[in-house]
Amino acid sequence: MKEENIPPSLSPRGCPECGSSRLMKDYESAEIVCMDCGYVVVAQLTDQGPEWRAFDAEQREKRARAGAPATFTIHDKGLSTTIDWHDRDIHGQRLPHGQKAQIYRLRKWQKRIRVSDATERNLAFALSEISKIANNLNLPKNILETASMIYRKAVEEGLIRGRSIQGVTTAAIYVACRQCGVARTLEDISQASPVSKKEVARSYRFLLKQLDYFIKPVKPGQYITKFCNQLAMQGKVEEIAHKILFAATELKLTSGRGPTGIAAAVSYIASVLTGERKTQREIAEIAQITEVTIRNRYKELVERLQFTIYL
DNA sequence: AAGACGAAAGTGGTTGA
DNA sequence: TCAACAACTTTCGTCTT
Repeated sequence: MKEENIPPSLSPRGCPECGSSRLMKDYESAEIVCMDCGYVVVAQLTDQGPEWRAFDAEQREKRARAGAPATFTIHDKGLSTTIDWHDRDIHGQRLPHGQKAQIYRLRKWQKRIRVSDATERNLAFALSEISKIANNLNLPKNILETASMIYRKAVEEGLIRGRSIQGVTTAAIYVACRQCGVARTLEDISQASPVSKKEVARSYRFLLKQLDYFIKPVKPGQYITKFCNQLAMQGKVEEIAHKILFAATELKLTSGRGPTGIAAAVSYIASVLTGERKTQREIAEIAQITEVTIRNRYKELVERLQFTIYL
């Protein structure tokens, strides 16, 4: 018998008989009992814990039977059975000859069944495609999951027919990046896939429209972090860049301008202010814009802001 | 000599009739 | 479907460090 705090759903206001709040959960008899008058508050209690006991972390690990979490990146969500290729039984002994052949046939059919019809094949191909691109770009796992989910949704709505799988997969990754606030340009993403930027943009707009997604425009701040990292600049530079951006936003100098251009100009100014000077060309190259654009933004900012305050 | 600056013409995509 | 449009790019000559 052990005493535990009772969830409120089970014991509304203590004991209905004597009003005492001292209740006890008794898993042996599956009841909640009042400790003062002995009234049985709840009978037929369900034990929500595991039926086994573990005395340390290792045992808990060993006895838990839940598997890997379901994932959207495998076409059957990772829930199907895989027969391994070791040809050994549960004790690690080699299988006798006859059974080996049987297991071989089972394995073959298991593989065939896993990807059964055309939709499944499409999905399996697309999801492996998404993984490839996400790996190319070193994207975090949540982007991969999100993109896979978006693609699934597109398949469910029948949006794939008549357009290329690769176009839609690449677009799905772009949508995922935008949703999760990961700063990647269309350019970045189309370079890591066999699809042209134009095609990705088209599929992207299509997905947004059909799936009713609303995505906020990218903020320049997201790119500042990226640029400063790629330029190997100190945290101080990034900090100042963000401050300048904040001031520029207040003065409405950022609206209607490309976010990469703003971020690049702000990073440039910050690099000059801190003495960790980078050339316009260096930054332009990383930001995938021209020096001229940096100069134009830079000029607008210098005209309206006073920079001495940031140092 | 490299980098910064700026003028002028060109480009690709969006918007609204 | 087409022209107008804004943002950005390309190109190139000049100035600055």
